[in-house]
Amino acid sequence: MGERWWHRKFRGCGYRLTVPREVIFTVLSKTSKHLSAEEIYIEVHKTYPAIGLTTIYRTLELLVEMGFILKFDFGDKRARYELAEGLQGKQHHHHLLCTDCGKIIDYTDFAKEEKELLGQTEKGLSEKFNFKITNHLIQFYGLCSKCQKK
Amino acid sequence: MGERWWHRKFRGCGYRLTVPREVIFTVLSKTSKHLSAEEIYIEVHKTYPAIGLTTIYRTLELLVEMGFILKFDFGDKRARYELAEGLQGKQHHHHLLCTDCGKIIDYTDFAKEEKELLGQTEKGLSEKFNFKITNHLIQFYGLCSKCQKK
DNA sequence: TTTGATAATGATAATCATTACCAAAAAGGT
DNA sequence: ACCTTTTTGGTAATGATTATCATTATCAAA
Ligand SMILES: [Mn+2]
Ligand SMILES: [Mn+2]
Ligand SMILES: [Zn+2]
Ligand SMILES: [Zn+2]
Repeated sequence: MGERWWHRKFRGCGYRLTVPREVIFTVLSKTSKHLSAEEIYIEVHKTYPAIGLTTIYRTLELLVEMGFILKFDFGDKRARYELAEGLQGKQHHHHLLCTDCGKIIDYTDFAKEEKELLGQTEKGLSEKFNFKITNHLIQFYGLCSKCQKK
Repeated sequence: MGERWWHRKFRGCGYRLTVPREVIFTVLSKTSKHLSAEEIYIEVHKTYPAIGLTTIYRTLELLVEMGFILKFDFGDKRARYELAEGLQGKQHHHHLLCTDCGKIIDYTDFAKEEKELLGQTEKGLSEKFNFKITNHLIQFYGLCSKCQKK
């Protein structure tokens, strides 16, 4: 696990490299799911039972701040996290959420058309409202194939 | 205040018409802000100090369910509500959120281009993932004009 | 290597928005 | 006015996230 690539950025920001940070980052790196703090805690706990939930929260906040991971709210009352774009070949994407079973689908396919419209819209909004846009959130809600049959 | 138009729908659903419901609905009808449950409580409390916060929550839930109001999460840890589209000339719109001061801007201007892309995207996603899309959430984050100067 | 200043951790308590409970009050048909 | 059913409002409970703070780990310097 001794990868150096992100250790450097870490040290560069004056942060110490610790076991919990290494472990939590690794968990996020190896899943394609959108894990909550507690789910990460449970996973981490299997191998490192000494690491506490508080540390999970603190580390997640740090990783978000450093741009390693993204924090999402999918409406289920808890924050969920996933690796940021650029890492592990992750691409910028949006989400499709099943309001029945909670399934989350990543999609990047329509990024082309979307990106164009987004650019246009952001430009228009920036001008009209003198607003400096830095980020956007796009989510579609509905029923997944399984839940449509119920 | 004796408007009958929404009273009818209310009764039609088997719900009783009560003072709290009338008052809370009226508050939402008369503001263009995106109020939280507590803010609504405070407003209501000025004229009807006997109405409790629990009733505010319950009534808001009911109004959402009946389609009179919409519930939003703007990332400030509390739900915010506004009159649904169609009522009081409200149009379907999205939001521009200042991450510094919390300012919320409604915009409907770019609805045309957006609507087109949304339709396309929703269609594509529906087909590709066999997902029945019923709703969407689009928000832009950034700095408002005032906060850019700080 | 040891040391020492400082950052990080983890157990616990505190927050705070939202819900659950339940006895009392209000609504509306008779 | 009466009766049945809803609705209400005070209070306690919930549950995710944060704050506290004594203890431990990190890492640059000696
Ligand atoms: Mn994702
Ligand atoms: Mn709005
Ligand atoms: Zn589903
Ligand atoms: Zn601002």
